[in-house]
Amino acid sequence: MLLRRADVVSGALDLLDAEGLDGLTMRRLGVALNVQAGALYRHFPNKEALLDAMADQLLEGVAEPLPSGLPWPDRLELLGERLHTALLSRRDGARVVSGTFAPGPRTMAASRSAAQVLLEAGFPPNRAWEIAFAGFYFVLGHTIEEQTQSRLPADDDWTARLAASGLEADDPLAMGLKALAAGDPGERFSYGLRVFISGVRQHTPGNATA
Amino acid sequence: MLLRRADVVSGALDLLDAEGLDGLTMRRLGVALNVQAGALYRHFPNKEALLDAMADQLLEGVAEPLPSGLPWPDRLELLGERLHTALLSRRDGARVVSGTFAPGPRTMAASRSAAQVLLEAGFPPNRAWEIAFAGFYFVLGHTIEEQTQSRLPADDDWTARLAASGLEADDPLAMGLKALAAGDPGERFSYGLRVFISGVRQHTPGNATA
DNA sequence: GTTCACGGTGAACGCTGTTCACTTTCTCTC
DNA sequence: GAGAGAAAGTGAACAGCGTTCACCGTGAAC
Repeated sequence: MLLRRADVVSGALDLLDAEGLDGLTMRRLGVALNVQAGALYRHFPNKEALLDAMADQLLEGVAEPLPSGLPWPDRLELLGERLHTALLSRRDGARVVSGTFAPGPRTMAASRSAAQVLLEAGFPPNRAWEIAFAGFYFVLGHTIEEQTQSRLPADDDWTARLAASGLEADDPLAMGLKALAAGDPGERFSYGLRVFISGVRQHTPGNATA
Repeated sequence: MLLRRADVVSGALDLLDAEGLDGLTMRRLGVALNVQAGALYRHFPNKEALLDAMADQLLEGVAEPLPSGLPWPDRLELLGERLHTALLSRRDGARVVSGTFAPGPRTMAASRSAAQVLLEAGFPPNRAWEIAFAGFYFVLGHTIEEQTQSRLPADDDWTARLAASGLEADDPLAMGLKALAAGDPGERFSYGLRVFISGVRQHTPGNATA
């Protein structure tokens, strides 16, 4: 039963879900696929290339056509939510995509979708790309954090760390941090995304308020 | 001449500058400090703890008191620029900070400064933290990209990749991407930061436009 | 039915982070 | 100043990593 490139990627994604990024080694992937580790190098020149392919696979669907008739800020928001969902679909998905060296076709397509929306909104092409990337960074950073937190010790030592930095437990900031940790990460993400998009709308060329 | 904790951190940061994050190994650090690799474990329980300490050292000065009399959006912008500068001060600095597992005192102080500014701007404490973190993600993501690009092959294959995704070379988007790559990364960063802060200002509680 | 490229084997290489019993060096106290 | 005890360093080892290589099967195509 010979393997193909796509089988390796799909097996690697399953192993990622099971073991996490740190547990994803070529030898373990070999075991999962009933193959020696060296055989994987018939399909990918190195591990990095495999991770790039995994990242690209992860972003499948993000660049699907957007519903027409939606105002551009809403289309941007939809793209952000799609990306967020895609990254969350596999354990450590955000870290995998974040480590990508050479962006694959799906990654390019996703970025391009966002840039296209911004272009239609009136931004000059370079600004369109720039804002698209900035949004990408935000989503990636937020999701990495989200996926990291879930593997932290249950009792958050944030408060301890805050105390060490000279913050009383009844300080509004300390309580805010506690409330933040207790809240729904998905809601936090959406809020942050909307804040960012507000800023983008504010900077639309021709907007006098900017 | 025995080493202290701070000597190890400082030596590690110098080695980071010289070799980059991938070249920073315990053995090489040992050579740089005229010491066996095992000796480093008298100062840090593992490499991760050392990297955490390096990250924290990197953020020295970011949380310095802000000039009084500055409107809060400007104070936020100043914090973002300070963070950006601090991350750029060492090779792969952003990657080091990004990989931090346990935030150190300086990291906490920096986040807290931003949250404090937002609290004074009228945001509830949990939103203040959330926006502070979101801004942190943006700066981190942007700077990682910035520091990665500088080690890419000189001839950008972005255009090739775009072509592969079915984009003509004379497409406005393709030209925008080229313009973006040719532009000043520092200026791009500042623009992105201002876009984000516009969004924050827009979401100030009591702002009717939000 | 032979060919030959593609996929897989199994062992090895050099490197990594980390550990451990032991020795050296510093520093503090009497 | 002398001795005790903590702090720092040694050097070899361990297990695991990504990767390579000469060799061997298999499978589909002419």
